[in-house]
Amino acid sequence: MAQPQKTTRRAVTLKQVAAAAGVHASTVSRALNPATRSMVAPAVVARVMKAAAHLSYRPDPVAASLRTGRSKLVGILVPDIANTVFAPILSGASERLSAQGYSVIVADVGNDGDRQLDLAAGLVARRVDGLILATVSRDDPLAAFCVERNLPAVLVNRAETMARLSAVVSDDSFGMQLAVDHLVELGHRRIGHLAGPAQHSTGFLRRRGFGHALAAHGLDPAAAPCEVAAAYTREEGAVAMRRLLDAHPGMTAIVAANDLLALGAYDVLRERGLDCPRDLSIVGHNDMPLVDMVQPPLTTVRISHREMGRQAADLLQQAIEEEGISVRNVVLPSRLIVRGSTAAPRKAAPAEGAKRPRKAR
Amino acid sequence: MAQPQKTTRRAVTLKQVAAAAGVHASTVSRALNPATRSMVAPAVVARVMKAAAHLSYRPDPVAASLRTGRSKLVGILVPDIANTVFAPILSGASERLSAQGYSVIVADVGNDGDRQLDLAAGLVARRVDGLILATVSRDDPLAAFCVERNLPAVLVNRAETMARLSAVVSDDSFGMQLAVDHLVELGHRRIGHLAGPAQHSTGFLRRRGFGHALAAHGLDPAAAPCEVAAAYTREEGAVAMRRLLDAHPGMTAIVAANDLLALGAYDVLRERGLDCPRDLSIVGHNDMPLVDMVQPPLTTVRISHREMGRQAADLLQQAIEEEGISVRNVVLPSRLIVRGSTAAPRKAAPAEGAKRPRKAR
DNA sequence: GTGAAAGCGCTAACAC
DNA sequence: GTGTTAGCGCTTTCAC
Repeated sequence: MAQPQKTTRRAVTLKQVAAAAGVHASTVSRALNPATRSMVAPAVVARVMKAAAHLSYRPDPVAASLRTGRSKLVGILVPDIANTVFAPILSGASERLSAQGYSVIVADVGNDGDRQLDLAAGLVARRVDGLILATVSRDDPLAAFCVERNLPAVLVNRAETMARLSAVVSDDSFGMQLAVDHLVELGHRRIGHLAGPAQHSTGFLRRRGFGHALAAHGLDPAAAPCEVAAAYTREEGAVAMRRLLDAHPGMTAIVAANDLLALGAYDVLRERGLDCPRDLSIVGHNDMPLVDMVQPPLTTVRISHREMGRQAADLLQQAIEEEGISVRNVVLPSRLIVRGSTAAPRKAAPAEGAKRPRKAR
Repeated sequence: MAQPQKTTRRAVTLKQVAAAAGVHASTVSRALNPATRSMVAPAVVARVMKAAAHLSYRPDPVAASLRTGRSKLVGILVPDIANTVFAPILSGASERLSAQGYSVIVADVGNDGDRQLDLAAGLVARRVDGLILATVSRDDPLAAFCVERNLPAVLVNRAETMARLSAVVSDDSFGMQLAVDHLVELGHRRIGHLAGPAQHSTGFLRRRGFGHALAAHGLDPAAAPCEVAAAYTREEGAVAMRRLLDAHPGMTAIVAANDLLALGAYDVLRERGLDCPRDLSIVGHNDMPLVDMVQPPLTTVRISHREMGRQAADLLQQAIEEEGISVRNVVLPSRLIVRGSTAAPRKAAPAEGAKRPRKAR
């Protein structure tokens, strides 16, 4: 067995660089920090830099953190890393953050509020400079936690109702409008909604947006078929879809609050021998990877999650580095991607939607 | 501008707990650390614990880290967080690690070797206790980096050729055997391989496994159609697939080195008006989410990436906590999931390349 | 079994 | 401009 030789720890300290450059440690610290460099004579700066490079000195962020209280560390809380929605958010955020010298601690915190709070507290103990939250419900203890301790934080993907923190979200209402406009244009009148959980802003706002969009076409939102899925999963989507179909056999189209729910709806259609889009048109939301390959290819509202992550990172950086930044809300536009899951309703559509379906665009 | 009121930092220190309990700070430290608790009189321990709980004391990991050199921090390097293969690995690993009190820093490091090394060095500066590497090529500088500084590290998903570090991988060879057995059993003889990049162990070993599997059925590996994709992407899969199809019109089935490549193959089939599985059977590898929903549903070799992550985490924890652990290799079994992309070859299969080549591009 | 003291590597008042 | 000094909050010898 190998010698239990301890991990070789980094050895070069400020002091050693100081000795090599013939100055005091504090001078080295000043010379190496861009913000304080101007306090030091240019000649000395040069000498110090050379010595540091020569010894391949690397500053110790832990020691610096202990001293300053800052850490160049940012925490990102997601409910589920493996969910294809959060991965690009993470990716976009960490791309930006690491370009700015921040490291990212990812916490896969699930949906349990206490656990979330716990992990957040852990990150704070680690002295993260700020938090990006992809987890919050419309009224979230985690948001309150950050507000209370005045910890820089920005919400991404989901917002909370009272806007105490900056957030980057997509335009849920607009997205639903795109979806409904598309279906109405195809000739649909009996349009149902497979809604997301109401405690998330996305579920809530998309449902409301759906109603508004219907009303804009003179359709009655109150009468529209709607079932709420218990979670944003294919399985729960299927469960809600069965209810929806049982209660409203006359529907010719549905708008799902996200792609996973739409795929759950696919499962139910298959299980009942129904054909999409012949018997029922379906619109999703998110444009996750691979939904262009399912059968039929899913018509959906595209959101750039990676861009959301990037913007959230930028907002957070500002919140960290500039004091007293005000709350800001960034709303990203979405757009409709028309594929094969939507078509004109079958001719045989009786009474209700008498209008002749137009040829799709 | 708002009052530049600083973030409320945690206030309760060891000293304060000590004062509250009427003992010295060092005693509190000993009482609170399970490893040293036995040095303190039980009564005192109780008193200290009570005081700590009462003040809701939280130890400062940064200070502890500075003092001890350890951090309860683990770095995970992935080439692409958004890739559906790595997300579950991450998820499984962080599940285990956080259960053991470790926090996870995820670095999305891309494929650039220098950048990888740089970020790894940054993590080491942050005093991570160990690294999980999902990035390595078969001969990787990153692996060398860890070995050199004797930094606990385990490889996941991909292994390096000289096994200097522990690794958790799936049984690539066995997986290919499952795929080939299945196709041969269906009656295929002219089976091609859409290979992954040879610098990754997966690409290399699956290709070799493919050859062995062929040989086991009396087929000549050297004569088998094979094209290597430049990367594990749908696009590169398509590129390689076009070459494969052009060069070997007589094939009746292909085994792809992973699902993304298989989906690229789907794209090419569609573009050429070919039908899967009627004209060509396709087998993937990984069983990514949603490949059961594409058309046709993909027959593939299932790997539990989440489990890989979990086991890598366990191995790493051992490497960190027990000195002189030897290199260990965990090979996870895979299994074939038969879906709709494989079927018996068409009866009419004529000699070599007699089949009418369809419109090539 | 407990207290005293030193110090991890750095930064920021404060001197000069 | 640069050196001196004093910690950040913790752990760990070393005394007793």
